[in-house]
Amino acid sequence: MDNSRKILTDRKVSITNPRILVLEELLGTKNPITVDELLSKLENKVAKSTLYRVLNDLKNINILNEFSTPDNQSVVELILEDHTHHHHLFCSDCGEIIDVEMAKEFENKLSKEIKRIEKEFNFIIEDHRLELFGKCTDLCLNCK
Amino acid sequence: MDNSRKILTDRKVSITNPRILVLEELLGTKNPITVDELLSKLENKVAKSTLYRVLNDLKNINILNEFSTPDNQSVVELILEDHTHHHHLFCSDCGEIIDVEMAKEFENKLSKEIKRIEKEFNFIIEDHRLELFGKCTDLCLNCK
DNA sequence: AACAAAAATGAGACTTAATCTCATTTACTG
DNA sequence: CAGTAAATGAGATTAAGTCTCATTTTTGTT
Ligand SMILES: [Mn+2]
Ligand SMILES: [Mn+2]
Ligand SMILES: [Zn+2]
Ligand SMILES: [Zn+2]
Repeated sequence: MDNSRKILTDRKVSITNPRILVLEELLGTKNPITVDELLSKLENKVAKSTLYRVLNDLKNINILNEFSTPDNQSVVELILEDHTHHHHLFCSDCGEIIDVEMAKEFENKLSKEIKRIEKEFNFIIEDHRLELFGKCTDLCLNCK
Repeated sequence: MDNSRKILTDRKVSITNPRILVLEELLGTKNPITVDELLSKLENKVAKSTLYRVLNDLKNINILNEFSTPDNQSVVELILEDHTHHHHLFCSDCGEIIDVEMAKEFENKLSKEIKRIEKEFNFIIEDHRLELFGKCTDLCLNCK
């Protein structure tokens, strides 16, 4: 049984063609992908309404992370077991989005600071997101 | 000369009624405000198309920060001289958005970690954004 | 394998935040 | 107080995302 089917059965979600196609696509891209790109890659294979429904299904079983680019393009990425907590780096030249793991020590400091803020504002903080904006240098393949 | 007029003249932007009205509204709210809220507060005073144009003008003179809520509502806030670098805390119960200043020491650690990442990914990082998601506790006026 | 019930899909209508157009109004300059 | 450039209002337009509903697919049961 191949990867995408297993992902679905493991989570007791029925196996359908659109779900497999979307999963294959997401498994096939190393970096996060915009929903727009996903739409055009699956054009004529999965209906737009179905794509959005499938993405929603994947969110419901907690294997899809969704966020936005600085210019509000919707972006998705699979989060499977091997995909640990990380953040994102956005290039404003080529639009590339890169997964970034911060140093363990830094994440510890962040956790502590978050605890402080929970007290200061009487909040329960459940999640955080750190986004880095900039430009890749001349080594970037996309930017040339 | 009142505050909002001064903001415009200082930046060599012509003084118009819509610009003054939008600025007054933004100056009058302590926390960031959704564009939707702004629209309804200025209903019948500023046309929708004009509101978006004015917000764009304010961005161009670098006194407006725009970001999105976790559910993709567009949010704006003035950033004047007194408004230092900070981050945001979102309550998923009442929708409140709160300005948060992280401890100086933490921001220093973050800067260092960012420098490390610049090298690792051969990037020039120009900006960052840290968002905290959670719930305000029973002390929250909005949540009751 | 055939069947029935439940679930998912495709096609396209619909919603709505944001942008665009263009005729009219307003702001600045001398 | 012109004359010119800039800004505005009203409404059309665009497009990401949602919704509807008739048809198809999946899955569990004989
Ligand atoms: Mn990622
Ligand atoms: Mn703020
Ligand atoms: Zn780049
Ligand atoms: Zn709250």
